[in-house]
Amino acid sequence: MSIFEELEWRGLIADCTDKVELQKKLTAPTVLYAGFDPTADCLHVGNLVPLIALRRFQLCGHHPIALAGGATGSIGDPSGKSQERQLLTKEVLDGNIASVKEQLKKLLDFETKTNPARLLDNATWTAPVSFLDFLRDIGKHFSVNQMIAKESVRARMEDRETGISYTEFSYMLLQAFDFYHLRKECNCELQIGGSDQWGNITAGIELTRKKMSAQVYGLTLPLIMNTDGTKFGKTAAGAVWVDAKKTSVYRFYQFWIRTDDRDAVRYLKIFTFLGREEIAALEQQHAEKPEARAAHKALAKAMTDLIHGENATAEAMRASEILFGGALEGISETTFNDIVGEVPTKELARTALDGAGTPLVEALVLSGLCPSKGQARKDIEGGGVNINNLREANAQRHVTAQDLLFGKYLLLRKGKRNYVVLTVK
RNA sequence: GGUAGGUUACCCAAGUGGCCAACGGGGGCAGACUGUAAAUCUGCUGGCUUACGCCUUCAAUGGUUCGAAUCCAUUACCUACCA
Repeated sequence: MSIFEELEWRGLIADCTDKVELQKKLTAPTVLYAGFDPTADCLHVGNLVPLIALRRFQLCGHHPIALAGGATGSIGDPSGKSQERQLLTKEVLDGNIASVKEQLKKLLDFETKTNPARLLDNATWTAPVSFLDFLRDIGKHFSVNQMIAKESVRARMEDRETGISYTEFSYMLLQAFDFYHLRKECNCELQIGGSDQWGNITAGIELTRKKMSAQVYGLTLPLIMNTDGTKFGKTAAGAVWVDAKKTSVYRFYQFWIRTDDRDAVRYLKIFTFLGREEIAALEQQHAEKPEARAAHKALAKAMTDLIHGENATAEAMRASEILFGGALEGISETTFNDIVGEVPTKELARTALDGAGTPLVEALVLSGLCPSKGQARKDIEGGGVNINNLREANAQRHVTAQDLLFGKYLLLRKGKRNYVVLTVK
């Protein structure tokens, strides 16, 4: 199966230029790139798709380039807060690129001899160009008439409330310049990106053709949406990051486990490297016995393996089994210790448990499970709070030393899946 | 620069002197049912309080009034029309 057919099967092709020619081009190793904005020092699951797609190309023998938008990122989206943008100094951007590179190493192979991945920063070739030169050499090739016809621009121009700034209007020129530059310097012939990038990609294709009479190609990936219409990758706690310091391995694993039934198989295709047969088998199991959630588990395991490694995944799985497996009775301290490392943990002074102890409501606020005592009380009265996996409906309840597991842990839960361990110091 | 209109909780949005911590919808959280699902139903959704109740909120500041989200003045921001 060719890379193109594989992407098609996985539902990863939203649009592409000259399908026939592109497929022909991809029969031989090709250099391709995808860009990302280094606006944060960390990747989240939302911007994983193009990078995983790069990996798929790499596995098929192509040469991937991950392009950090050191230049484009510094311009960014002007509708955001101006302070925010100024804070993204060169140092910050460089720092972000450096830390993101570490994360990219998990996705792309930078070491292989045949077709190593590369990480480039468009600031290196954009920053030295003077405004005047840019206008003469690049701007000259763009027709404003065509630019305002692009969907991204037109939408903003029709939205009179927001409008579009000159800076943002120019964004596509910078991205087009990247593509042209990469074609010239690295013989890069394909750009992939999210479907919102279509206009920017075609701008680059046209610029390359005009400047060097070279044909390059574009391919866009669909914007991933949950079936229920919500944005993929967002939870109540915010984005799901690939850095374990920002999103614990357990939470990362849980994020995938909790995928909507209707999305599970689709996400297996989009995100994992599982083959056609494996996914077909999982799809069948999922259809026959959805409550077993075989597809969810495979998805969660594959993704956690990919990002955090198998050992960490095993621990997250063990913690999940314990927490959702039922009663804590008969659990060994060693096993429980596994959980402690996975779920959020807060410390509690031992003296707070002396005598009458601490009101449960306070413990809930301290743990971060409830935003206020009032809310904590309502949650308890609503039956949403468990101590050591046993429901506690009494809002007057105090927690004391007697509630401790193994003399030092207190397992609090709000709702079905929000756990916090309080550790006594 | 002129004129008119607007700014209410996470978002949308009612409220035009006391019955307003503020209708309704969305979102969110929790419960029942389940499979850590979907759909459905129920409760909650400013803070403190066991409770009676108290406190802080309707862009900001000052004022009128026994009493202000509501009236007046000033300021800031947004929108529309005009220049």
